[in-house]
Amino acid sequence: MTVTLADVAARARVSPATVSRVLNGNYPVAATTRERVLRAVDDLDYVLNGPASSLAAATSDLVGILVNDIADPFFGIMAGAAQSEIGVPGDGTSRAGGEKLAVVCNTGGSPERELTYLTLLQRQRAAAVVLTGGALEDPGHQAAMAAKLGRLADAGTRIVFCGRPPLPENDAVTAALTFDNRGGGRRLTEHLISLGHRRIGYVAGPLERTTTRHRLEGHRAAMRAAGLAGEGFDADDRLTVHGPYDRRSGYEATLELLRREPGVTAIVGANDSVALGASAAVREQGLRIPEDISVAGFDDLPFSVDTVPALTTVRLPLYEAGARAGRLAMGAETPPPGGIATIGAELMVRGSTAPPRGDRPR
Amino acid sequence: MTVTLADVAARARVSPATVSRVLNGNYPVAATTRERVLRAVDDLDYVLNGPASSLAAATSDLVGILVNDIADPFFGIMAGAAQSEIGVPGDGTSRAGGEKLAVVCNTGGSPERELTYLTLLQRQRAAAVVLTGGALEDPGHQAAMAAKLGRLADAGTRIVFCGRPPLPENDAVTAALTFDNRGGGRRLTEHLISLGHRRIGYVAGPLERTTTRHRLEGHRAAMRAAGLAGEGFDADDRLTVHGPYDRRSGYEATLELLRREPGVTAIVGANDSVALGASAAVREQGLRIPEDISVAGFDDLPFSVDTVPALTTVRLPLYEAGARAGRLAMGAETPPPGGIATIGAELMVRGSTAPPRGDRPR
DNA sequence: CTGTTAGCGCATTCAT
DNA sequence: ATGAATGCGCTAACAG
Repeated sequence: MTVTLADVAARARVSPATVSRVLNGNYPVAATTRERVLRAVDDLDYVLNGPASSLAAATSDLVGILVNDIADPFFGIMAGAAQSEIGVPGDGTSRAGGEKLAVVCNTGGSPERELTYLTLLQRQRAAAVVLTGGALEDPGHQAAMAAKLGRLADAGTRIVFCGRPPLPENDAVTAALTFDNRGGGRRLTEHLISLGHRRIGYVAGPLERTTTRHRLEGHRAAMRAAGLAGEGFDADDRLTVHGPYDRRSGYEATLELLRREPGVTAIVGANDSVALGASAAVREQGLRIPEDISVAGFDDLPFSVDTVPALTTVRLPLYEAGARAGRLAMGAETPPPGGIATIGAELMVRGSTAPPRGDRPR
Repeated sequence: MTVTLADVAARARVSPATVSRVLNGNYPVAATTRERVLRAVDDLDYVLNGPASSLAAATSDLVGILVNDIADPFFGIMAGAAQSEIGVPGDGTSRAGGEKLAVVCNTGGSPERELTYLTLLQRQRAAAVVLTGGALEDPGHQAAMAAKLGRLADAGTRIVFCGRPPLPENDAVTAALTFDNRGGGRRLTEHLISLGHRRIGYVAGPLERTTTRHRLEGHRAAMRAAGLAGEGFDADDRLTVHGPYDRRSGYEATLELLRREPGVTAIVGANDSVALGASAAVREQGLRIPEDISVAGFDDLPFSVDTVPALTTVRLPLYEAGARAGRLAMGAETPPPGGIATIGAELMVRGSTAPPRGDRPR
């Protein structure tokens, strides 16, 4: 029923071994024989049996890309970039083997699903795995991840982080590309402070995520440096609300912040989507942006330049980072020294931030 | 080195077959034996060899989800929904087999990559394939797709369309969920006409895509019904500009439309991102929305409610459609009669559309 | 309910 | 440069 390599061999009047060598192209074969084999492949519409091939070779051409939220362009941009470096040179023909199948897996931010996906990829003997975005800081989960990644690495799977800080003492990871979330967060808040803002609300991401913590730490460092943060934890906490990285969280948290402290003159969102929701809430309260309240985000997603007013934010080179992660996963680029590279974050000042009321230059 | 099923069998003092039965759970096994086997699995950190298993069983647990642009939430939402129905019940343990690996593949809208991905999935003996979003209308590509899908179906792969019209006379497709793009486009333009608009610019998607054509046909049908379209092709064409489904296209096309016909009072974007770019261009020309120009989009992506003013658009139930496609791919839902279901599109009237200047009720 | 047997389709020695 | 033979790790009959 289904055509096998042996069928191709018979039609090309060569041995199965020769067909295999032609398809994998990693062995000298006479040009004329190769032609004959390829014609037989086309004639028979033969498609290599991946499982059989992987079993025999003990490796597969699958590369997994894990993302926390596939509906968020933050991840989509990185995953797309990585995939374009990894997969499918794409002449559509692809009779031969050798192409990698780059494939994205959506964990939804759930640690269990993250581990499960890794197990599934391990089961497939994946050639490489790229983990994007922040990690959960729960010690139990971190230990489980380290163990799982170690086993993957032992089995020959290359492991690359993209936008995720390296695991402590884990040499399983081929390379870790990490964003300067702390520095970006600090510069953003410094910008607001330099405009004259003193009471700044912060809509943070979910608890126990590295991204959340680092961005918040940057914010607080700037506040503290300006003498604007209380000594205790409480003082900081009063103007901080945590929630998911989506517009709704920004919307609701902003209403809450405005209730807690009607005197806030600026709201910082953990990312651009949060900032968008925050903007909606601000306006719904009859306040203008930036005249009454400044709003800022993080990531500089494509839509941010088109909001009204355009959103002040911190730009992360998501596409470049994803592409580099893809090349690292392919072994097409040598890892940075120590396996770790920090990717810079650039402050983008736009129309959504301005000096607070009564504080403007005249 | 690597632990195999035989190792587990030895440790649990049963036969390999029994271990296999425990892991696949599709055969009666004594509870006590099962316990013993599972303990051995845990003790040894055993992970099933996917390729070997797939080879022996002649099926794999891979499900592919093809998207045109992974950075676009339109696809991210559908893919995420499908994935959540398909994969990873996710207790993190997953010692057993049986879980499907739902995996998304980004074609970037390229027909070659679409075919290549299908070949790669065919090579993996994928259990199912979900194709999302509009299709290319090029006859050559359509024929190639029909042939490829036919071969996949023959090999037992279930095929589901989500947001894509069915192929003519192709019974390879298990089910086709298609959006009412034409109806949505028509109702949107009817809304503008009812407000009093007469000169309406249209920023369409890329040529030769079903989605582009259907939405545009809806628009033109409404125009024609109101006696607002010229007889020839030219008249329609003058106020239509084609481009990719992104903000930049919306921005540039709008500048072009404004140049061609300064008297336009409304701009319709092929999707929300295009409409966002169009809004930016309108504002940059010193025009207000909706007082001077109305703007409308399509899809109702999450950000659309937060734009200023909120975007009038057409809502597509992307999550629900994706989830249903996922269930169909799993065989967990019976296909609609004839294998085809049309999913409704709902007009969402918001602040970005209003009567044209000098035409408002007073 | 459990063990035994025989491939699944291919890559890779080793010959030639 | 090509062919023949072996086994990758597992599932699916078939017995018992």
